[in-house]
Amino acid sequence: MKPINKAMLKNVAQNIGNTLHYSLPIKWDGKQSILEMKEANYPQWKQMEWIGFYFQFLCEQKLSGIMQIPGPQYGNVKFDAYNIIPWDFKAHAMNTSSHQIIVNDSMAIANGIKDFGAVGVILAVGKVEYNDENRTFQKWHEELKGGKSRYEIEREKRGAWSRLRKVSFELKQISFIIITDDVLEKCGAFQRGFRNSNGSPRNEKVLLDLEKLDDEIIHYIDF
DNA sequence: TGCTCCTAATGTAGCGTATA
DNA sequence: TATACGCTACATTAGGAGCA
Repeated sequence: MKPINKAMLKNVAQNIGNTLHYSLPIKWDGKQSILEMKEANYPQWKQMEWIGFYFQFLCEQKLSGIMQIPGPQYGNVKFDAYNIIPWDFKAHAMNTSSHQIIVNDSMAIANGIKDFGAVGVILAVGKVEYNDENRTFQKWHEELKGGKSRYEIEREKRGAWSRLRKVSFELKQISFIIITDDVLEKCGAFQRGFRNSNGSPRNEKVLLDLEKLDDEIIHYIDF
């Protein structure tokens, strides 16, 4: 396994952090963000979890000069970016009961650690607003997409419930988390042996518990 | 001891794109 | 077209604390 140079990693994180600090918007409006992704022909603009994809979209725009985008690929799993180590961009709502975040496929992370000594997560944490009880935001998004998707039509046939959409996100902090073998031991795994929405089994993913992390957060910036 | 309530942990689902 | 995976929330379950 390749040894990691923590000081160098910290430098990289600070560099990325400075770029994001001065270029990222703090208030993300759902409609505006989705329109922005659509206009840029970003393929994920139709996704209901727009916050995660919008953060990725912004990082790809702002960090293309200082990171290699996308990062290395292991099998079908691709890291979002690379600079010394592979990095993944994540967005997490702070106003939820859970302090756990689901990262990439376990095998891909283990391979990344083996090849580069560690893998990193750039985590945007913020306050989310859900006040879409009337589903106006959902209806707007559905119209923009050109009507109901096949998946949604099938869901209605099954009588399954539809998730509440998030309408806005207020960025509060960005943390830089380093995952090594020790972290994998400390944290659990997610979706071990579970199934996809189509019934096929899912590969195991790494689950990070923010409350168990300390030394692993090498840098953070507040907004 | 048994019940209730609260919190944390775990398991499942929703919804989409990419790719073979 | 089927399958795999990315993104995450939320329902359910388990376990601990407090009280009668």
